Amino acid sequence: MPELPEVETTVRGLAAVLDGAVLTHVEPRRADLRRPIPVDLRQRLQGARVTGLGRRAKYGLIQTDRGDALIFHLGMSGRWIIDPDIIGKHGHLVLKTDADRTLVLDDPRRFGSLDLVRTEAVDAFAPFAAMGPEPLGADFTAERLGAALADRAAPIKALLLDQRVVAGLGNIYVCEALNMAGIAPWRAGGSIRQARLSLLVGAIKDVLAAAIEAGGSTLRDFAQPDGELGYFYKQWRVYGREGAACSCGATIKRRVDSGRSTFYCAKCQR
DNA sequence: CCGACAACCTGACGGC
DNA sequence: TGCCGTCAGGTTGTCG
Repeated sequence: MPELPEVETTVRGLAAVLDGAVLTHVEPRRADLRRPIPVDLRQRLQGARVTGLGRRAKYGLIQTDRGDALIFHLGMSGRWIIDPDIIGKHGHLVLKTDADRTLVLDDPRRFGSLDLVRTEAVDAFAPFAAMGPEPLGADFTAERLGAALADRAAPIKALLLDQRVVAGLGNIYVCEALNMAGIAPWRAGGSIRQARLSLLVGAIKDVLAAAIEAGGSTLRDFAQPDGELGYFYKQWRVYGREGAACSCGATIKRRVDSGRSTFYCAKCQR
């Protein structure tokens, strides 16, 4: 589920419960997700105070007063549940706070990850080191995107999913942004002119901001005892809408590239 | 260097 | 009801 807006929404929801709290109980419930969970996780986090939360691309960061950052990735199926009635069989990390709140990282497919990094070494954390700009950041511009795409023959969709080009886009928002900008997903990245790239950059920022806003509207759900997150924002123009009508009247199509579905309107996107 | 593809997992859903 | 195939929002390593 989680792309950048879902991670941002999650981090905001976690902040409401965790920021400033002391972690009175830290309990990893298995040794690995996608890769091993740090063996000293409990030792380094239990008793620490959370000093802040953040996000980089699709990763969330929980900072502590001991100088550690717990970096989580939700993979395909991960989510944080607040104050659950029961901890399910896929609840892989349990945190409790001095305000008697419980947080559970639940991830059935276990494509997610947990890492513990010293705060000063976060930028050197391997997944971050080669990342491109944050799509919502001021330094993600048409000029910078154009430089990254210059002479690239690969399809624009594949390039936008490459975290080195821009960090945090996933399949849904790439499909949506390409539709908004009127660009066919299979166009060679280097063939797209600057004016069109400006539209694309604007579309990326707009769709992400709108999704975060929609997630924000369900933040109260995040904190409810049932713990269900406010994911599943489904105001998509093309994603998941194969066979439905585009706003132009044409039929939305689906194709598969490198094993992943692409949704598009052949009339609007060229 | 580049791009296609498999692998990592479980769960949900549709067809029979 | 149950079995089977298909699909899922991500990342990483391998191979050509």
